Amino acid sequence: MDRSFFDRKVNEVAPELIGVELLVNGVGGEIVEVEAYSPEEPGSHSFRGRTARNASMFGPPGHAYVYRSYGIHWCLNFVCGPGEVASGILIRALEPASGVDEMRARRGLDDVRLLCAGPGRLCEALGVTGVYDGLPLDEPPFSLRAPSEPHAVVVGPRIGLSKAIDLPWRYGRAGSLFVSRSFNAA
DNA sequence: CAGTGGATGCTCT
DNA sequence: GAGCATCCACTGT
Repeated sequence: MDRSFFDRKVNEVAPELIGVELLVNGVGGEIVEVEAYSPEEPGSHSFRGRTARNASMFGPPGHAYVYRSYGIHWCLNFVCGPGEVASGILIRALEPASGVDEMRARRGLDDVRLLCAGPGRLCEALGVTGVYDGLPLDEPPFSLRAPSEPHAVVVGPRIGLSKAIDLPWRYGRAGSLFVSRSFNAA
């Protein structure tokens, strides 16, 4: 999957990420949950302009934006466009498929359903840290592959925000048991 | 199950 | 000094 795939608006790209295979150094699985963020909306890190932390978000599409969350976890985003417009997509959950034992070891947990069900869990399972911030998505250690057939997508409000909580910018694979939270009752 | 609170570090006011 | 794009353990049903 070429980095030009991401050179479009977040809410166009985000639903198309559902079902995409994401591997980091060969470990990962199928994306089942994402959230869109864009600079004109106060839920986004880029809403208040460029800073040292969010610099990657202001860079070219098709690159990673990795930041630390609550002092403890890492979270992975894909920078989108069109052009350098400081928008991105948070990868929130995967259905584990490749390197499951390595993910279990990193997470210290057996239950496959909980290995990548949440942005912080996913980064721990895939070994994503701040050193990946700004790296292109179409080169190692990343590997992205589109699904053979598009999947049914469900939509809902984003999770864990105190601002812009009503925007339905969370996308998930319909019926997936590997999402971080159910999409019931918008 | 649902709800609560602590851990923990960095960014921005 | 406040506030997090989170997770886990613990409480009480």
